[in-house]
Amino acid sequence: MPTLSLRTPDDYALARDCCSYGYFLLAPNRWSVREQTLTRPLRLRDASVVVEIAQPKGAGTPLRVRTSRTLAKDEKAEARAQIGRMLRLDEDAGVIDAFHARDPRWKASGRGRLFRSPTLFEDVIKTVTSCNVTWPGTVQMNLRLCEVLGEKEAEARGFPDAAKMARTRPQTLRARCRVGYRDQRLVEMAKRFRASPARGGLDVEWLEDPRTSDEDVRTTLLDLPGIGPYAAANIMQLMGRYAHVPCDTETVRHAKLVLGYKGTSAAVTRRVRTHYAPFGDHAFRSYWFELWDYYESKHGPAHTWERDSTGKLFTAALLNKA
DNA sequence: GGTAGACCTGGACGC
DNA sequence: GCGTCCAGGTCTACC
Repeated sequence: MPTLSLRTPDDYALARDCCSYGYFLLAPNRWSVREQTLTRPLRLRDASVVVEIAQPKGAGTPLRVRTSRTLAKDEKAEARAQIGRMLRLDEDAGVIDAFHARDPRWKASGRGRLFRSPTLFEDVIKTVTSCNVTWPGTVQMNLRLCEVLGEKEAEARGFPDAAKMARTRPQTLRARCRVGYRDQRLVEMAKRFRASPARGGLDVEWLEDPRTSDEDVRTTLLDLPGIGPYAAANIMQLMGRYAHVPCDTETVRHAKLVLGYKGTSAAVTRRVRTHYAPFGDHAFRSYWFELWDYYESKHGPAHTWERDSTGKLFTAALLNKA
C-alpha cells in the first residue's frame, strides 16, 4: 500500500489530539480503537483517496499515512494540506504552550489541539447538522449524507463536496438523508460555497485569512443559512478562533452540574461568558477541555470510544442522569 | 431589542 | 405496536 510520511509538532500525540472533539466520531471519519488509526476518504481536486493515519512510533514522531492508491505529486501536497488542517498540525508546540501558560490545568496532559474536518465546508455542514438535534441524530445525518451523496473510493464513501450538495434536490436530502427542515438551508449553503464572491458567493480565502477580524468573520457566518449565534461561535473555534464560547444546552448543563451555577438558561449563559472571559483568546479551549474531561470521566478515554456505541451516550438527558 | 411559536427527527415512555 | 411527548438551535413574526 502506498505510504506518505507527515512531520508533526514535537508534542503531537495522535490518539490524544485526534480524539479531542466530537467530529472525529462523525462519518466519514472512522477511528479504530484497536489499531489507534483514523481512516477516511479525502476529496482531492480530481478524484478521491482513502487515507489511514497512524503514529506507529509514538508522540512527537511522524505520522504514517497509507493511501488507497498512488498519488501524483500535487495530490500528495493536497492530501498533506487536508490532513494538516484536520489534525491541526499547524498549531506547533509554541501555540499550545501559550494556551497552557493561560490555563495550566492542561499542561500535564498536553491537551490543546481540537480535531476538525479537512475542509471548512465540511465543518460548516457538520455544525448545521448538530443544531436543534440530539447527538445520535447528528451521527445519523452525517452517515447518510456520505452514503447517499458521497463519492465511492475503495469501498468507502466520502463527505460530499459543495458542488455535489449544490446540485442535490432539497427533497432528496430530506427523504434520504433525514435532515428535516435543514434541507433547503444545506443546498443554499453549498451554493454559497460554490459561487464566486462576485456572484454573491462566500469568499472562503478571505474568511480563512487570520488577518480578517473576528467580528467580520462572525458577521459573515451569521449571514449564512442555518447559522445562528451558537453555530457561528462553533465554526469560529473550528477555524482556530477560540475567543468565543458557543453556548448550547450542553453548556448550560455543564455550568449547572460542574460549575454549580443556578438560575435560568439565559442567566447561566451570561455567567458562563464571564467565567471564561479571563482565558481571553483561549476561552473555548479552556471550556472545551473541562467538558471533554467530564465526558472521559464518564466513558473512559476518548481514544477508546466506538462511534456506533459511545456516540449514542452523548445526550443531555443521559448525561444529566449520569 | 426581546419573545413566542414553528420547524423536523428520533428516542423515551405509557398504554 | 401505536400514540404522545420531549430535546435540540434557528428563523420569522410580532410586540
